[in-house]
Amino acid sequence: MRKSSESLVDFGHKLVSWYELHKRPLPWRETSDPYRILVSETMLQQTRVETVIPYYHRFLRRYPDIRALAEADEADVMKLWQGLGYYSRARNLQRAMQTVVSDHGGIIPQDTKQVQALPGVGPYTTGAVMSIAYNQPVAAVDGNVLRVMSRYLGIADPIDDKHVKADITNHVQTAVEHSVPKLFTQALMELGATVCTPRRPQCLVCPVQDECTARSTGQVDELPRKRPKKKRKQRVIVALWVEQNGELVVEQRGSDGLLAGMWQLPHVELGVDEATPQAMLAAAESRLDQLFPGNGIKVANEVREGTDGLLQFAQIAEAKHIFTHLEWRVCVMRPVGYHDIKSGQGDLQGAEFVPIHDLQRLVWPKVYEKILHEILGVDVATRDLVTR
DNA sequence: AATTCGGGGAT
DNA sequence: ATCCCAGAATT
Repeated sequence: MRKSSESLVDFGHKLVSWYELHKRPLPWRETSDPYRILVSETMLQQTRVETVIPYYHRFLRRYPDIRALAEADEADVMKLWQGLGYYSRARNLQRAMQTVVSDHGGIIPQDTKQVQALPGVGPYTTGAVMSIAYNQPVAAVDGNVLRVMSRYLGIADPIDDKHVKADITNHVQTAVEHSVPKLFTQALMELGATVCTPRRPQCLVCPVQDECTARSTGQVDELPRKRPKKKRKQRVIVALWVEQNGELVVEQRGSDGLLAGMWQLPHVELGVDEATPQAMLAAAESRLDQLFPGNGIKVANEVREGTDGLLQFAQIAEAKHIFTHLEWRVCVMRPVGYHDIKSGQGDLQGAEFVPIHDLQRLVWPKVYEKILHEILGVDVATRDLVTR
């Protein structure tokens, strides 16, 4: 369904009038600082407002301006991002601010192409920064906007489709050009967040209900349409708990991919169908033997073996963790009766003993937050020690 | 175009 | 369980 340019102008005016009466008081609406706008938009990518708010305050208290973030230690930035997810956002945001300092005189550029060239800044965030921070007419199309516009325009094709997104972007661009960009962009998203919601939209209080195509054709509950998504893979993580003299063996993940650079227990990853109890014990023993090759653990007097000749382990914790495209069942195994594992140790393959009291200095995925809290009673989300 | 990146809240 | 959130980068 097409809408004329004139009707889109009217659409914008109605949204802005509604917005000024009904907008929620949000922290990033109290500032016009482009840096703060960019921080909020980065945190808000695929993340709910309520989740972001405490992170937003902590982050800006620590890094109140561009230069502070640009000059910060990356591990400190990551620690402040811990728990928020999509961690490449944090690294990209810091790199972006370093670029702003080195290439743009310490000021976030007002040029659309220069903004979108910053790492971690895509089409949506570009539109958001240009319109909200600089009041420039650049369309910002996020999930809210796709939903609102697919209903308003009556678009039945899946919003995942590139052409649909381009079509919607064109309509939004026309509207923002004839409105007050900083208000229109937020108004459109606010409508999606509070009125034109995914389920049970509040059409009766919608400021554009009379012009909404889906409303007139009774399709509100069927739009937007999306392509079906494939189901998650399941993995079993057999993780090792090796604690000695108040220290724990931990390791850092690689610099690419899932949970890049974060810390974890040494482990073996198994497919869910191959994770039989015997296979899990064998995996644990194998990984332990890699960390402490040959000498150590198997010949120690205190080690007990099961009747099958395999090393005995006790499962001391289990946690399920669901990612968007992956599901982990993490089983933490402690070798039974080991003795003096640190002496005669060989190559730990990058793993290391870290004092329990220092664990909270490291950056941990949520699932290990849960595990460490369960086993040790420490809260590694912050730098405060809880109980023991 | 499809996949990979976290985590949580609502239903 | 399923959806989806103020998406971007990679393949």
